[in-house]
Amino acid sequence: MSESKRDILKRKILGAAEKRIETQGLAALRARDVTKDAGCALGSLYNAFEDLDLLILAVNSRTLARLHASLQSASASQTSPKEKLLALALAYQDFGTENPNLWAALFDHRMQPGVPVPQWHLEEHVLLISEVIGPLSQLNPNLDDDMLASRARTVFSAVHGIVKLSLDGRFVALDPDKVKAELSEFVSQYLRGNTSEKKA
Amino acid sequence: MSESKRDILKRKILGAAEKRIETQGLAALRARDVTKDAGCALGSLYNAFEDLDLLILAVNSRTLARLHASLQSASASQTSPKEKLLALALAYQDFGTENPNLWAALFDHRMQPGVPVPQWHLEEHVLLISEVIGPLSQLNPNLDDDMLASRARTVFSAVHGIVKLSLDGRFVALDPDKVKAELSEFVSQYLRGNTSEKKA
DNA sequence: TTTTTTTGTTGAACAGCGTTCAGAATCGGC
DNA sequence: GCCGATTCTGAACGCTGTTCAACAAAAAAA
Repeated sequence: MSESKRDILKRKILGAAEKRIETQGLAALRARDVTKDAGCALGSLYNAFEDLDLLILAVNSRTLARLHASLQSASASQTSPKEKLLALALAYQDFGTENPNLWAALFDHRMQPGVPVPQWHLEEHVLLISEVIGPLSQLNPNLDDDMLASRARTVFSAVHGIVKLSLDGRFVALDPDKVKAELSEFVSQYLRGNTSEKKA
Repeated sequence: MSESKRDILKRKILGAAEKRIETQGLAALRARDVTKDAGCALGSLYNAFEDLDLLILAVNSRTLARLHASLQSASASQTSPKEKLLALALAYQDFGTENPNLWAALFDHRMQPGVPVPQWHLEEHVLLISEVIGPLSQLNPNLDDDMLASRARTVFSAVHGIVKLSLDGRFVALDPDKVKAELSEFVSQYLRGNTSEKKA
């Protein structure tokens, strides 16, 4: 049993696409390059995947799983909720810095016009946010689930923006260590204002 | 004198491209559509602009000017630095919500591989951040210029991330009013932790 | 004005892209 | 070993941004 030939080819194509995106970036991904790397014909790609978009989604799915694992690990290494949130932010930046092209593909990819992102993939994105919910609910026990979800999305988005714009080099490319320091300071400042405690 | 025929055509092409991006989005922009709308031949586009990328940059340049004006107006309408920063964030979200395609084009566009974004256009982006620096320096008189610039970039990026991910609908599309409320609350929380004041 | 030179415009042609599909090759059950 | 079903293959299609030789218009020179 183990693995059908069909699945083997699918994995080879997936691996080739992942390597291409990792090394050259999503924008440089070509169906012909991927199938050449995978050692199969051009048409076989469309046998294994519906189209290029779905192949990219499969790569992004793998990246999201790795990213999620990194975040879980970072969060688990801390005890207090504030430390967890700070560790999550830094782990997010670490992952983006060390996997710039794969990470960028998560957010740069767009489906063909009119085609929605499949539900299962949206849910994989939402999983990331769920990591934020735990520590955040400890800090804000009064918030109901809806508010908590919104808040988590907002906090995640803010950290994401800081990492994304710095990695895109939109406003002059930045030394990752400086970004890390800024991110640290920013999250700390936010957390200082987040709860009613007034620790100096 | 007024305007040479060459410049008139350039403006017609620019206007056509802007309308296309505004209505259909950057990804749907086609050289043939633009020149048809502008009433000229395909090749004329490359007479007026170096290539499609430079045409898009020209559109983005106009969008940035409008966005910058909106931010300036929002900031000027407030007196205290914290109010200014809050107004800037909300104005940023307003602009993105009311010009989704043009605003998205500012950050979704990528140059051809190997070609850097021209300096003059990078500086137009940096101008946006300068709006944040004023109020921020009032809140943190102790920060030197470098730190201040970094901090402003960070704050801007955080707000940008919140607006961008909500408009992209990455994690379930959101009611703009809810985003606005979340953004408001988030910025307020950050500002509460930003200075040494401890107002309840 | 007439001639010459320069400049601007045009759209057919080109290379590269994602995607399709008829035919060849392969597989699985008998 | 046979045969229907499945998979694989790569030439071909339609669309893309970009180029460029031919043409037209304007400017300069006569």
